[in-house]
Amino acid sequence: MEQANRLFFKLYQCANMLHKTGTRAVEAEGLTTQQWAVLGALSRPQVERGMSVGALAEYLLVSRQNLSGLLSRMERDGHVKSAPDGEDRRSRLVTMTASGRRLWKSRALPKIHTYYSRALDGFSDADVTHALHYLLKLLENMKRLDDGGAR
Amino acid sequence: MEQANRLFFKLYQCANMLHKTGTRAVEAEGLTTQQWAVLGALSRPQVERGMSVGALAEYLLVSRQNLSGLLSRMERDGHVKSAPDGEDRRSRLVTMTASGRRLWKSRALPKIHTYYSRALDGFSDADVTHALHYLLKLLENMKRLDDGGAR
DNA sequence: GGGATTGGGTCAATATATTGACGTGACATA
DNA sequence: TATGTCACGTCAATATATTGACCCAATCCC
Repeated sequence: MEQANRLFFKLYQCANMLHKTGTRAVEAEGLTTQQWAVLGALSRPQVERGMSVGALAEYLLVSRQNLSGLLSRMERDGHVKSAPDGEDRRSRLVTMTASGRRLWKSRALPKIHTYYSRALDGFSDADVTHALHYLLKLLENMKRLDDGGAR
Repeated sequence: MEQANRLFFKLYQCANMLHKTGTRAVEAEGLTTQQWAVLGALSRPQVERGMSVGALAEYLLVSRQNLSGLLSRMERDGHVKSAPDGEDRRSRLVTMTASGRRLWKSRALPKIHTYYSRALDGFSDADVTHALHYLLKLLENMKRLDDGGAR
């Protein structure tokens, strides 16, 4: 139980440091870790036409209201735009703008890769895979807790 | 590199879910995960006389200004109090109140332990230790990044 | 067609989090 | 003693995050 306590405390500290150091890594681009997560989601090859707000919120595991504010700041900064979906006119599809895509690929991604290699200094490929596995498992459990509480 | 990206994305998701599900676990006590971290820090046996604001901020890895707000909300709710340190009168020592200690031990801790066991469902003791090890290592790297950026 | 659901915008309250800046009193040292 | 440093409180701006509530339009389903 003491180990469990330490684990969650370290997770709490890691979360804060991720936002602090991660945001610092891309602050010259005017981005934050959250915005970087959004751009990362939208830049995936399987996302051709864009993502609806609901799908994006579900993917990032954040609330719709939170994402709404995030997206409006990113729209204000010209990184993303949203347009009504032709197929389901309730939906608005969020996509990266040309300048957002340029910023992401040419300026943000290189810095993010540098950040990854520094933050994972001393991690072997196997270490990364194992750590990822534990986080995935933990996340599954917490998702289940979340669903259970909502019932 | 793709694995690294997934790792940090899962860390980001885990952080959000930790606050969401963790706060829900103790919301009946009027606590949040952050306040639970503060109470956890103050309840350690080696903290006899209390902790100064600076030491607490350093321990939790949060900014002084953030902690200040957190502490004033907790003081408002009667969970902690702060008094000038006799030895260094610049310092104010933060301690748990009697009611805060009661709340922590009799109501919060049991719920937190239930939360731990649910969130770690399927984790062996060795899994917890390994996961903790990775988070510790990651945290060290991010701390170094943080110091480096401040120079 | 009509009722229920879905997707989303919005307002509000609240709590976390950062950085930067300024002031004040206490302490340490040259 | 004078200077500098330290611990803290505070104000401000900004960005994230939650929940709950309400509304509207589009879609789905019976």
